[in-house]
Amino acid sequence: MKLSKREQLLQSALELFSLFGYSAVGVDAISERAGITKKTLYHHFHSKEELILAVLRYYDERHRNSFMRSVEAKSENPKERMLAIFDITEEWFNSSNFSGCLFVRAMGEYPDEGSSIRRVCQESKILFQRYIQGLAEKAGLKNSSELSKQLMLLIEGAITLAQVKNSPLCAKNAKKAAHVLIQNS
Amino acid sequence: MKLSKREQLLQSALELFSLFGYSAVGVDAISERAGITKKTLYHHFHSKEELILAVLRYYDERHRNSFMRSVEAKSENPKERMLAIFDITEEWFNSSNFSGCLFVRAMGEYPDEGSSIRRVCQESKILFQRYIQGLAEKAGLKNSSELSKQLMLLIEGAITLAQVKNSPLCAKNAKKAAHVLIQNS
DNA sequence: GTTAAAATATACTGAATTGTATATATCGAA
DNA sequence: TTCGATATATACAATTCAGTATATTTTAAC
Repeated sequence: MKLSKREQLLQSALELFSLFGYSAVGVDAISERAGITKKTLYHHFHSKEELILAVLRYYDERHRNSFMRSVEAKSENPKERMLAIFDITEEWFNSSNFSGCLFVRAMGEYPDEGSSIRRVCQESKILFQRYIQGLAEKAGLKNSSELSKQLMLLIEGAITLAQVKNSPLCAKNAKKAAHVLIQNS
Repeated sequence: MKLSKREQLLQSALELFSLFGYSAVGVDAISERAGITKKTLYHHFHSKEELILAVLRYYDERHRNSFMRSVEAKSENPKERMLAIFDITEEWFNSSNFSGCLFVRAMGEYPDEGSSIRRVCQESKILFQRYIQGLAEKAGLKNSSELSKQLMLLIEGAITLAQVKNSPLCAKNAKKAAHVLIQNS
């Protein structure tokens, strides 16, 4: 099935932003990569910022959903699923297109206090934390809120350090730490 | 004591990069803020990239040193110092000029594989991890290497989430998790 | 098949940005 | 005092980039 022009643009933009950063990539480069005229790009997205936002939303949905599906394919048990999160994280780190968290990178480039980019980024992190908390509740763990926030710390730290040190093994260490935290909760 | 021109430039650049990001800030803005001619700027730094590198090195030394001094002022005991790290981290989050990790943000904007920016960033993280590992060894903990890496995960995660969610309290959660990990090691 | 929307091709505007050029002034040290 | 390095003031060159303009063609629904 063929992608719509809009989706082709989103995908090309996603690839380029991921490779080079947001301000480093011009709209000309995006439209060229997509094989779509700049005029058409501006027909779908009224500004570069709007395009960036759309890319983040597009990526958020797809990535988080596929992530959760992968986790759920690993086990039926909620507690095991909590640990499986770190296995999937490691797979993500090992994928060729891993380049850190696209949301955090966007916020780093556009740190404006009330910016929409910040909101989208916050929203994505909140949704993921809720997912972990849901698993913790199903696992019958009492302080699910605190625990899920702590696991988030490990995951975010692993993302950063995997990017900086170029070492996907961070995920393994995070998993070990998570195991201890879960046992103690 | 008066700062050298070079240092004035570094400081102005640091403030602006921290507020707006790297590519969003032009050399004109930096020289203007420092009250120093652009020609003079280019006398001290041969390119913008060189300036960014110098800013990162300048910041790295000052920030990491002042951080460690603050930690050491909190306690004499190595194990207590390991926990004090998270208190100082929280103070950092609460400071008005906190805007995430400047190294990670730089790497996000200039993700080039072999770039000097990446090297400086890696170096800084490694030095900090060694500091934690040193404390863990002095505290007589056996698996100091693994533990220090796990504490790094918590710290980096806290930095990211404090920035994203605008909530310095992340540090408190990280400290609790750190406490559990230290106890279990 | 007609028609309106969507897409192309291509050129252009205006602003911003990195880095340089030139001519002049300040200032510390030999 | 003089000389060389550092700094200023200001203008300029060369690109790059976001976004627009115009005229033409394709597509898809009615």
